[in-house]
Amino acid sequence: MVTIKDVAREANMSVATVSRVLNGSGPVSEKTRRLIREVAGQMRYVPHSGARSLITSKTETLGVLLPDLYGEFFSEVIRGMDDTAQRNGFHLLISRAYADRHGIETAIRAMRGRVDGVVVMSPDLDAESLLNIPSTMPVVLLCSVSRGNGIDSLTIQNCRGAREMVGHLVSLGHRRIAIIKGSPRNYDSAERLRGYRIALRDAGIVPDTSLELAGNFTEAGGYAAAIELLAMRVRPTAIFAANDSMAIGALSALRESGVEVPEEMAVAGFDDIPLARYMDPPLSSVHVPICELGARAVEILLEGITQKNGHARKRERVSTKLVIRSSTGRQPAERPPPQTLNREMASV
Amino acid sequence: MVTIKDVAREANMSVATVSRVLNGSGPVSEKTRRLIREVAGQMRYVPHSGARSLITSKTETLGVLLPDLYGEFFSEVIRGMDDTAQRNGFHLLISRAYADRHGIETAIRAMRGRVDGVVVMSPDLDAESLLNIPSTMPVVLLCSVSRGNGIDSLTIQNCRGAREMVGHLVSLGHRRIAIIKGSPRNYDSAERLRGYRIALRDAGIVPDTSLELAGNFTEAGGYAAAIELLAMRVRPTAIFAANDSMAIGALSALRESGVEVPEEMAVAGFDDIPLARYMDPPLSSVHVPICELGARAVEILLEGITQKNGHARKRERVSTKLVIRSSTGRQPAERPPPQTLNREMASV
DNA sequence: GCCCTGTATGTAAACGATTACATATTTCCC
DNA sequence: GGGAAATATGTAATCGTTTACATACAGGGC
Repeated sequence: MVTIKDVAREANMSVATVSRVLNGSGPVSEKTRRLIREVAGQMRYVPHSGARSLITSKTETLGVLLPDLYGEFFSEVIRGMDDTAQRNGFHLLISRAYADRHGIETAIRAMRGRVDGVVVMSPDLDAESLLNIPSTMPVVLLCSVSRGNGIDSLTIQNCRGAREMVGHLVSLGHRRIAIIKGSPRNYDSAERLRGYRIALRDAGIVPDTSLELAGNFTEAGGYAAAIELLAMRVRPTAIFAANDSMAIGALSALRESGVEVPEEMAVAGFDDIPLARYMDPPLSSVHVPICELGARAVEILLEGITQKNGHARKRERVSTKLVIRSSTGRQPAERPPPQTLNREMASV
Repeated sequence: MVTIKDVAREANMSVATVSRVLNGSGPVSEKTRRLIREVAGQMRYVPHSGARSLITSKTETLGVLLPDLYGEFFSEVIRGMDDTAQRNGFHLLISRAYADRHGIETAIRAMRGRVDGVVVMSPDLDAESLLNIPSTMPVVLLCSVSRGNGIDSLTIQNCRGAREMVGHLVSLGHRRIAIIKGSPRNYDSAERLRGYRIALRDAGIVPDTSLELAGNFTEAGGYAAAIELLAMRVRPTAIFAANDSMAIGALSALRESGVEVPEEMAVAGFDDIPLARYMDPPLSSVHVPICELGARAVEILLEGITQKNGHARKRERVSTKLVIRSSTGRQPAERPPPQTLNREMASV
């Protein structure tokens, strides 16, 4: 590999001058500039970023720690992150890690010296466990919060979103509204449940804990919960699932039992995954702007990196949007024109 | 930040000894070993990977260059890569880049000194343009090949997959089979078209270029192409779309025109995206093992990195699998049990 | 007691860049 | 023309590691 020394020797200049030309720092005569550019180009010299970051102590790379995510969420959040990172001249070092305390700490250690900061997504973590994240570098928590130490965090407006959706069900006349909860110990899950309860309270509906069913964010979980609901003496008239996967599972169960949706039972989800609009009937959901979530996380992290001095601890939320389709009630059939059915699925 | 020097000073030892303890290299007395371990732990010392890789000239990081992919493909291919990379102690540096010559070269340059090798996915590139990728480090081409220089490549068995699917249509009695082609200048697209033609030739069907419609891998493209097919004097009886998105677009067009699928028109896609089984009717497709694609790409790259000496140039394909559902003909209704409808969509 | 061998440790030179400081050269004003 | 100021270039320290080589000390065979 050709180094800056090789270029210097070839051009009969010192490494300092070569460095100055290549970085546009310091004064260099026009003649030398041209010469060195020429030689460097000829020799196909490419600066060694590792060496550079050792001395500048900037890697221009951001670490991203993600749990084992599937599908759309993963790709969209990374898209948002990468866009923002690239626009600021940063790279992304991505690592999937077990979302437990040890996994995260190990992963962060492994990143020391390779990144300038990390976005950590650990939805299944207790706020407790995050207290001691080694704060040797800027960290932004995604979809969870940490109390105590001043770690920035960015979350979804889970509570508000859930509240709006349940409020919508109420406005349609529903009084017995069940919820299929998400994974226990999950931040998003807890917040969505909270929103559900607030909405009921707002409507003056007395809470009925038998309508709060356990779930785990999977279709199978939604299916099982729906079966359970159908077996109740007095069935609810609406189901709010804490995410779309469970709502889809519930829809399967209802269809198999011959229950009409939304006539006999309204169903709503959360996330607005692409599949939602393809369900039969199309699923009402709470839209989460995933791409923006990633983008904003990186923005916050970059702020933390550049203004490392006075940087007030941040806690932000990205806002959600209600998407009402037919699974919650009579709606003008949303029949998307094919041009916008879904974004291009590249190549394969 | 605490460095190895700090640890050495604190433990009253030389940096060399500290390094030996931490890396388990060279002989160290049991007493010193314990002492240094203790001190390092106490001081929360974490080695600086950047500095280490400067001297060892190993970064233990792999670059991944991807075009602007959406959804499942993106996440699955990265999952496969990350699994394999982690199992071998490597990290992933991911970058989305314009898939043109300049974009790729720039991105690869930017990675010099940060990675030990790169996986480049550039389906829309001419083989031509890839000839001059700076071979300063090991490269594996994903979903495209380069002739001439010895760059490893891993592709999908596009041709065989297409041939099998079209063969299946033939076996159902179809003789007028249309194809909606993928993006022009795309490798996968070209190979799938080739498979289609071979299958027709195998069946002794005279080719009819009016049945080869332009497409671009989008739903809108599939929709438009289907409209065109419906307007033909003699309609085909089956449509093979070069990917599922276009097949889905075509299904919309057919439904709007009141054409029965599969009775009046059979439809098949390629890729087997998760949506495929949710279509009405469920879409027959050619399954692509995306995760394995990523995993194998990393394996090949790692081989290229470790055995940099005698390393025969590799050209591999991952094999596809025919998935027949009802869009191509009477099938026992595939009604997946809810447990396996779809993989868990984590959290959000 | 001497030499040899082996074990334990230290010293210092890399790796490939950036940059403060020093030095050489030019410009230009009076 | 002399010196200050500005411009152009070079020297060498530095970042945080690893590692070849040197050194010190112990034990063992004679």
